[in-house]
This record gives sequence, structure tokens and C-alpha cells, in this order.
Amino acid sequence: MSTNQEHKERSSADGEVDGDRFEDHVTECPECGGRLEANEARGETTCASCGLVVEDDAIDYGPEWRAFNPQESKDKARTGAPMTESLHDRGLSTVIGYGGRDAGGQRISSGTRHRIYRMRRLHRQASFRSGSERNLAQAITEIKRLAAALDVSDDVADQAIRIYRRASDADLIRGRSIDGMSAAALYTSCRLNGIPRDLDLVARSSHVDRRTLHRTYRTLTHELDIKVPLFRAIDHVPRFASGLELSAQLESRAMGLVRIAEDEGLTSGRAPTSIAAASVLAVAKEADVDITQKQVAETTSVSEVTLRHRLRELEPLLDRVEVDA
DNA sequence: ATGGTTTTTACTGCGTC
DNA sequence: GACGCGGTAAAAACCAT
Repeated sequence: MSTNQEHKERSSADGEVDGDRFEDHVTECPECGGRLEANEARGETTCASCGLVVEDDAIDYGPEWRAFNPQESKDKARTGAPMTESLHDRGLSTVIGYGGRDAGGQRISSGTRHRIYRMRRLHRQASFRSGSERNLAQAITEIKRLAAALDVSDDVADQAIRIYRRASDADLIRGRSIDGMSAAALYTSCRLNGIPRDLDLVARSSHVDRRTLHRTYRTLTHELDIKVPLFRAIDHVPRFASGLELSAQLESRAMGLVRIAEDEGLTSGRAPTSIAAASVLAVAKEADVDITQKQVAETTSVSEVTLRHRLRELEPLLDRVEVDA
């Protein structure tokens, strides 16, 4: 492995062409500011003091995708044709081609064509190896439909399909509807990706009632050991604030209020949305914004009663919110 | 299944515009 | 009188056991 060696030599040979690119080379560690040294054998540059590996290669040998955790890295890594989760066999199975020519471009005789036609039919039937494969194909259809209805990205849908696959492998589908599990998988995927689609919305878009959906979601995350990061109150503030058309100042003030509430332990056991909603309402009221409990209740899906409860707890804390953040 | 907790639903009373 | 707001009681939902 002498890639690094090679391009170093080349750059000094015809410095004019490559000079620009190499001039703004990093010479200090972006992490600790330490001195960088080249490791020729491994084709990488590392920081002498902290050991950070700095990408230093004219050609990027890395994948074009980014992985944010080891699981994703495993999931996304691939060699060969791109896989897609959107086909029940991940698009990896053999497909017998149409078109009347063979690989060499020669026309295929009509007798041969007929044989190929029969082969194609048998092959297609054999592609669904089992009932679960057929179910998977159906689940994928449903997940994609839901994803489109909820306007979530293909990545999220793909992850949902992966989750469904795991559920299928773990024999979690038995006794549950495919659509229900599909919806639960998609909801889980949304949660994992921090996409705010709440249970109600997903339930309404699928023909699964909220209760069942949540039950399925619970067994899903539980049985598959999926750790879903909990939404915190503060996560909801921006959404609520913009939904109510509050200024950025009020939004950050609401966040400040949420933080203090957390410090005071007022948040444990309470629905995060209720804290967020009440904080937004509290700061809006304080700033004499024309806003009613009812409006807040509607845009946040938190009942007015709960809003009042939280408001009562939060309003005394308002004067402790720092002015600037 | 159970019990403790929070949230929601439904309803009522009060003050204001 | 409609509306916003505050409260209560009971039901429902949630969570850990």
C-alpha cells in the first residue's frame, strides 16, 4: 500500500498542477492543535499528540454514505450492486431478462424464446421462497405507502423495512396484522431518526387504531431491544413555538424555562409535550402575546387541563430564566 | 393482572368584552 | 350570550411490578 507515497512524489514532480490543492493541507490537528505526522504504511496522517487520524488522501476511498453509528455502518456497507430494502429480496435475486436477444446480441429463436418464457414464469414463482417472503413483500408495500402519506424520507422507510425484517425473523408477526406491524415499524423508525410523527398521526394514516399500534410498537422495541431515545421536553419547543408563530426570542426563553423545570425535577413522570407546551404558553403570556390556552392545546395536542397544571408549576419559575442565552 | 400515577374528558362557575 | 379561564370528578391511559 503505497498510495500516499505515490501521490506525494507526483505532487512534488509537477507541483504547478497540484500545488494549489496541496498548499492548504492541514498541518495541525483540528482536534488538539498538535503536530501531524504521516504514516506512510497505512496511507494516513495522524496527530502526534492525540492520535487523531486525519484524512489525507487525494482519492477518497471511503464510502459515499455516512454512518452515524456502528449499526448503520454495518447496514449500509456493501459491495456489488446496490441493495435496496424496497424489494422483498433486496433486489439481489436473479431476473431473467426480456427482450429477444441473447447476451451476445444475437436474436433468439422462437423455440428458445418459448423455453425462456416458461423458465421466467417458474423462476418468478420460486422467488417467493415462503409465505413469510410474500408477507414481507406486502409489508414493504404498506410501509412505502405510509411513508409517502406521512411524507418521510426513503431512508426512514428503509430502516422501517429493516426493522420489520427483524421482527419477522424474531417471529413477532404471528398473531398481529401485517399492516399493524408495518405501521409500528415505521413509527419506530421515525422515533429513531428523530422525525416528529406522533403516534396519532401514524395511526390515522394507517387503518390501525392508536391502542394496537402502541402495543405493537412496545413489543417491537422491547423484543428487538431497540433503544429509542426518549423525546425530551426541549425537543418539542421549536415545533410548538413555530406552530404558534412565536418569535425566536420567546422560543429560546421557553427553552430556558424548560431547562429550569428539569433542574427542579418538575419534568419526571410528566409528558414531555405537556412541559414544552406549557413553557411556550407561559412565555407567550408573559410577553403579552395574544394567545389562548385553547390555541396552544390544539397545536400541541395537550389538553387544556394538563396545560393549566403545568402552567401552575412553571410560571413561578419564569423570573429565573436568564435573559440572554 | 394490579396499583399508582398522569392525562384526558366532560362539566360547572366566574369574570369580561 | 360568547368566550377565556380556573377548578373538580371520573374515566382512560400509562408504567412498573
